[in-house]
Amino acid sequence: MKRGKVTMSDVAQLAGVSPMTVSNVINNRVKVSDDARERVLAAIRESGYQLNPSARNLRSGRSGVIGLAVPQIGNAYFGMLAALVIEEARRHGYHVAVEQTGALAKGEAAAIAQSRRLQLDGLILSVVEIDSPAPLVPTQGYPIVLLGEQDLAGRFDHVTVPNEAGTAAATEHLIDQGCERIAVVTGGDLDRLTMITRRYNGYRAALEDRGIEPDPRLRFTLDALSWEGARSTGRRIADSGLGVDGVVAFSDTVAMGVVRGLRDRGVSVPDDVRLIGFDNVPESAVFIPSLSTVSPDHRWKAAKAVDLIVSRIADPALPPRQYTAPFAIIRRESTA
Amino acid sequence: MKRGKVTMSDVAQLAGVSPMTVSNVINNRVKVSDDARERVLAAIRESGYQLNPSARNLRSGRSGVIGLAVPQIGNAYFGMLAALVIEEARRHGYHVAVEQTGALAKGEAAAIAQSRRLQLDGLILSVVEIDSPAPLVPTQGYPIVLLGEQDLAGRFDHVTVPNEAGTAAATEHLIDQGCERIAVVTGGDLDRLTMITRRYNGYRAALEDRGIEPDPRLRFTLDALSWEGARSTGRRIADSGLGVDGVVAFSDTVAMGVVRGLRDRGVSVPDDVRLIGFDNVPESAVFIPSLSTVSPDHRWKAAKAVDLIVSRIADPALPPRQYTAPFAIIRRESTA
DNA sequence: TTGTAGGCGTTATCAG
DNA sequence: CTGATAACGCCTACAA
Repeated sequence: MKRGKVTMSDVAQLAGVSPMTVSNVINNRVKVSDDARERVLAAIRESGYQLNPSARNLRSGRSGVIGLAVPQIGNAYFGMLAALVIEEARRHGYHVAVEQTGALAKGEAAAIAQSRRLQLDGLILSVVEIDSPAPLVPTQGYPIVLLGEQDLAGRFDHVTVPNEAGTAAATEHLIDQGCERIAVVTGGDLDRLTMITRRYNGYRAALEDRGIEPDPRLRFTLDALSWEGARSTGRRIADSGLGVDGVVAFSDTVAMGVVRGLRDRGVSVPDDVRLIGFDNVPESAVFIPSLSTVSPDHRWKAAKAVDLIVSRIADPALPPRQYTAPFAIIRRESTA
Repeated sequence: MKRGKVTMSDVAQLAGVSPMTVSNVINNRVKVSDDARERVLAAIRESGYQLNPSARNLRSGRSGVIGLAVPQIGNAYFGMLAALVIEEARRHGYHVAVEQTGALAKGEAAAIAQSRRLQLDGLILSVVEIDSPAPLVPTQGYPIVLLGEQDLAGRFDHVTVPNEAGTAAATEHLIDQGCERIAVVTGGDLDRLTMITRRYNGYRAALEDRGIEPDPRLRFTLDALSWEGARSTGRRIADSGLGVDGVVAFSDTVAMGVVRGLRDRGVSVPDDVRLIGFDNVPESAVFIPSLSTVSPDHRWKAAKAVDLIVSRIADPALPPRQYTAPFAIIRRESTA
């Protein structure tokens, strides 16, 4: 077990074969006789050989690094996502360079430029702002995988979450818990087919499916896209006099604000109103009350995104592929 | 402006010099005539040349990647720290590979092994658990920079935070705000010279400095190292009947729990009790009330840690160096 | 001050 | 199935 810099030639010599055969064994490229393979593997073990990535990268013309652009790595959700992507990328022998977009369309576009400039082999882009394919089209030819809510018309590799199905399941969960007057908290603009629209549609579909007539008054538009906005929306729900006994929020963050707003008015979750969120961010488990939520399989998402980027780097000509993550309803105190 | 793979030779040809001269210009190594330098720089601009890091790394025997091991990248504080380290490392041409230790001594040790296995050029280790040099000694020779509270007896490169001075300044801030019965919330064990002990010492020093006799009953030991533990400690403070009008908490996380515990008893921050934390984690600004806190200069820490690791990689024989970050008292609602 | 030769470790290619 | 050769792009050492 030598220290440090053992090369393929060393291994080859030890195994009594050529360096090429060692390379072939390591990459299971062409057929190698069982005999030779055995000897090479033994020599690798014995010598403690480690492939030198720089040499491989030089040969292959790649950098061995993929980019991951997220809005804010200081946000628990994206931190967790980054950790998962890093882990999955490592399985494929890639390092991950993390960029922050600041949740700005400009930042998202800049991440792409930056990624190319740094000679990263590809980019996993967690899109939240860019909502038309236009700014991404000039990047054709550079491997990009979209990870997020925006759809972008099927032109790119894309891993998304089960917006309709997840929210429908969440709504049904509330119905199963006995709720009859289920409010929904959405963003303002339901004209475009955004993530928010999709989630709203899931809510309606579930109600109709269960034979409940959707009451338009039960749709509450967020006062502002902030924690405070969610809080004041919670107060409005409490003040509405509509007999709300269940709330579907389009994200856990919004859900927490709503809980706070309800409590401002003395309305308790889950005693008076049951409430469910979406995303299963880490805080949801420790929030008081802990939040029931729609939990897309985050690890699955990360693994799929990495698979996609790796295969696209290998073959840029592949047609665009779209995947939707599996999900589960996580039952916690807020719908108990 | 060619696309893609422009090499040094291309630039050299364009500038009418040898590749070596281009290399020398890029690295400002030896003396290059102004004339040649001009022409090379022009050629670089014109061709859009980019250095190929894989080739350089192969030559230099390095990987161009440094490790950063933190307890939990999903934690906002460490997410922010990671972002800063990544940014600073990029200035030096390094990529960062993020590891998670799970805040386990075992994980911290594993990160070192992993870092070597992945052939990272060095490791910035955010230590929270390892508290003796022993487990780190076998790594002598591998470039490691410690970033965190543990001291480890001056054997390693180390960037730390102003534990005593920061807490003293926090305590003085409360005194300046008119507080006279200032409680301190600490961890249990003040025998070893841990971060918590240092912060407690800063509190006492400030009181004595201002001629206030420390009252031992005003030291509250955390019921448990958790949000809930901090919360119940807050309730104990409210129930103590000691006339507490100020609280120094040894971290922002603890501070938030204490605020909650005080409010459980109808005690308002800052109206009834003023309170200050330590760390300036991102949530502190959005917490209600927003938290006054001791804010070590996080960017400075990141920059210094990167400087240290880069210089140590360059010269492993350097003596160990220790730095303490500058800090500021951030005044927010909780001490208004 | 500038240039030439050679090699870092790996792998594509093609001959054996 | 295996191996010799060359090349990826850069930089150390030495020569001019």
